[in-house]
Amino acid sequence: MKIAPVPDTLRPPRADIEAHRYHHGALKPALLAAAELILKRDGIEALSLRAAAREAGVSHAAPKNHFGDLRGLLSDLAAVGFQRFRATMAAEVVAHHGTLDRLDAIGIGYVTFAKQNPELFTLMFRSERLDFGRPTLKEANEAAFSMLALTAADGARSSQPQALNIEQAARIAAAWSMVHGFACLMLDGRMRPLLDMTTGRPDELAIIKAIMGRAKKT
Amino acid sequence: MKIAPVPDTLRPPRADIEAHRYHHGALKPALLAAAELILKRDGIEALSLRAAAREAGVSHAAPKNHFGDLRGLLSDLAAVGFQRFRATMAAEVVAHHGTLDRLDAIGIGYVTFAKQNPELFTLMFRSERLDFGRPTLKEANEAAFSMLALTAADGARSSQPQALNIEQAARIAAAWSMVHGFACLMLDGRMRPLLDMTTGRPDELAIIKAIMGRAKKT
DNA sequence: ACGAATATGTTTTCACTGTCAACATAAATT
DNA sequence: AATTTATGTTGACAGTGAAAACATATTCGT
Repeated sequence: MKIAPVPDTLRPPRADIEAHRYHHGALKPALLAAAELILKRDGIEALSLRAAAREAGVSHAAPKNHFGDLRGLLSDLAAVGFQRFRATMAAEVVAHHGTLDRLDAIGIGYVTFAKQNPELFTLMFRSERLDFGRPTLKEANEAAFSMLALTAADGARSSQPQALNIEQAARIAAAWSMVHGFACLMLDGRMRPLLDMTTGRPDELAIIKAIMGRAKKT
Repeated sequence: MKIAPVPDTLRPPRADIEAHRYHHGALKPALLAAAELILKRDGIEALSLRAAAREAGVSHAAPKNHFGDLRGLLSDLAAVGFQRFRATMAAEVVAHHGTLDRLDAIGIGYVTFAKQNPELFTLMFRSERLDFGRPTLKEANEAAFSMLALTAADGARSSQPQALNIEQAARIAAAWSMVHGFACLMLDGRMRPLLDMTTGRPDELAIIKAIMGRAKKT
């Protein structure tokens, strides 16, 4: 007697066979992972739609379904970066709770993330290649910076947040700029000469912490 | 009687005829000008070897003779930027001589250049697309930053410049980072929300000057 | 002044890319 | 069960960087 064949749909994936199923199942995260791998391994120059598709083992046009175009892929990858960025800053705030100003802890988280994810950090600020109108990126970006903004504005002690005087604005801009600029210059290798000519050969984090300490004495 | 024809070499270029001479004569600067035009008009995404050749009215492979590859073109264009960058900072130092700290004047020049040449400034720090080993870029880059470094180190008052303590290094890094980060965030449009919620609607230069003033009170 | 070497542009070709259209297959919905 | 929708594939096209082969000017040695 004949046994009805099990439809492919119900047949569980068999890793031993490694059969190429027509539908991947979770291609979007797989493509994002592939993209991040390429970004780290080969640099942003080599990160293309086709390269990500190759790395994930799918056809060259498959990414279009999930990201539309290259800008979409880069934007979603940057969104992953902003989520991780936010998590890193939040973790530093918790770690230094009570022992450090919240704003200083965020600054340390800022630079720590940049050092741990240099390629991703770089991508996140290559805005000419990103679409901040894209919901995923827009939300992740705002979530990350709202943390910073709220903390900085908290220092301004203003009940209505839409009114800052120039002194307060300058304070916020200076703090953010310093941390962001430090991260950029560090990733560009421009801090190295300075570190090398400093006694004790400190690393970048030591400098950032020294800067924070210096500011607190004021 | 026959008159010997004037050789093309001696014949002056005739603008009225606009004849396409096989040899352009000054193609390299023409290509750099074309490249800067494209950069400003269409953005860095659209700046390609072929686009620059088109804009200059020569064949698509002509730029290779002068720049080797795209990286070479971008590097030489960035070198032009660094020269202009240095000139802008120097001009601000002269303009505020006596009325402002030299380091503060340089900072204002830094941001002023970024605001006046946003696309160029951006290119100058897209280091993954540049070759800082290229002599033109290397020299222009070092000339620009030696100015900043000498001024900053001057504040350290050290007779042998290769020995800084961490306090001095932190001071230099903080000043440079702040100005650089401010320029980057400004060009990314990330300062705008802050400016808009500040009374008097200051522009970026006003904020930078406020920051400088704040620092001097210390 | 002349010929050879060199510098400067052009044309052709190739591999790679993003993007699109047409199609195939699986999944979801009704 | 049939239809619609979501997900991948294949094939095509134009644009790009790069290299090779070639053409034409310029420079330089004699």
